[in-house]
Amino acid sequence: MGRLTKEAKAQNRQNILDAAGRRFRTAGVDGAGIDDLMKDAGMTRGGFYNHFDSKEDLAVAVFQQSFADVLVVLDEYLDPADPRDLDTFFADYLGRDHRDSADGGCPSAALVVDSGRHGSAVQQAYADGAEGFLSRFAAAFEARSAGRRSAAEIREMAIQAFSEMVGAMVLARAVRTAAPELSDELLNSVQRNLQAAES
Amino acid sequence: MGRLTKEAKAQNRQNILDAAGRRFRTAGVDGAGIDDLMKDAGMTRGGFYNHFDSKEDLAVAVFQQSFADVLVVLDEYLDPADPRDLDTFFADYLGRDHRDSADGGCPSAALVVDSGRHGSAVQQAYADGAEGFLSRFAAAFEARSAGRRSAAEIREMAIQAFSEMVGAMVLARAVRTAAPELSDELLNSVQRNLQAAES
DNA sequence: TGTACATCAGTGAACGCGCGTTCACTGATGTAC
DNA sequence: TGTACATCAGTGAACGCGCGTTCACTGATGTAC
Repeated sequence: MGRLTKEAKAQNRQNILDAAGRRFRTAGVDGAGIDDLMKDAGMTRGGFYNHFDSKEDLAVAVFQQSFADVLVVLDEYLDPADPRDLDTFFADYLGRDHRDSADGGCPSAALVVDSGRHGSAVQQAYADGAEGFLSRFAAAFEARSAGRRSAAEIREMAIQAFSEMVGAMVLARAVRTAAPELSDELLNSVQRNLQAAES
Repeated sequence: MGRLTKEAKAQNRQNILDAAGRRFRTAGVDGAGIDDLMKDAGMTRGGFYNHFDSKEDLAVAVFQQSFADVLVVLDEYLDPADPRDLDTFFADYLGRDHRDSADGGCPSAALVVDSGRHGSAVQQAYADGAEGFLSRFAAAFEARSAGRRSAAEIREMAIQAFSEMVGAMVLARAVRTAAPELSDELLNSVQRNLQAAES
């Protein structure tokens, strides 16, 4: 112990953010305790307040970072130089791996209800992240439509795809252990529909 | 006080269920305290355990009752004798009133994340309720398709509509105060898509 | 039908527990000279 | 470059608080005769 270098402090802050991201997704913001996530980050509880003013402050940072991370991944799928595209993205997003690894997945689905139940800064971070998804989906649909659709149509397609994708994921997780066949069916049906809707 | 009649006890149990239904939807199962909901029901905390073994036991009862109630409402929309139908249902479901009255709305959207974060009995109640929605949607789509579609296609349509409807509602609630225009846009776009998809 | 007693629903204080947050302390890092 | 001191990140005990749950008590209801 004793005073740490700036680099060590920054690393600790990142460790807290990562641990919180995992626990918030699995147990919800309210269901994850600061004690537990500080242990995950390799520290004890007291140090938390050297990095964040409050748990709410942490939640805002986690929402921002989670969306920033996932949008980088989405950009990789849509990068013209590396032709993995929306079809592949939907297949991976609506895959069982993503459903079952709730602690590392997309914040759009894992944190959607926590957003509405928390303060305005948290909600703003969620809304910004959602717009990030929508603008990327719209760009991808636009590229495929080759000018055949209006901007309004493209925007609606993006909203519909995003809603269906997030809905299928939260539903698939909600029934995963009690009705595993239904859970798989939700993912498969919606994946088929999204891939068909693009053309 | 003193011992109550069987009718009075049954009424108290119902009052607890109703209060819990409202608070669970707004704050989540974990976020709603037994003290508060017993006050809502007009009693003090001690009486709770004359009606339920535990909070988890209450959660199961609330999930079951909430889905039973909403499926009755859905059946009214689809009743051939009273020709309100799926179009009207989607319009009401995806309306601002439903989004803003989170404490009385559909459990499919309000409780979807709580389902995955709780025990298997809660999840089973959610899964049963979800199947109730899907079978009614399928019947309505089947009636409209006039035999032009296979049972598998009908089932997929029901799953896609349900996913999109639930996704739009949780998203609209997640961004309601931070991005009200986006919230409205989500509801409107998805409503248009669901009504178009029926034909 | 009337009486005596057992049953049990609601009360409210109390339980242990974990939560978010605070704080005096330690000691290595950063800084001034 | 070396020394003296101020800074501050992490520690772990402690805070007040609200949680889910328990329990002794009260007294009206239900029941046996």
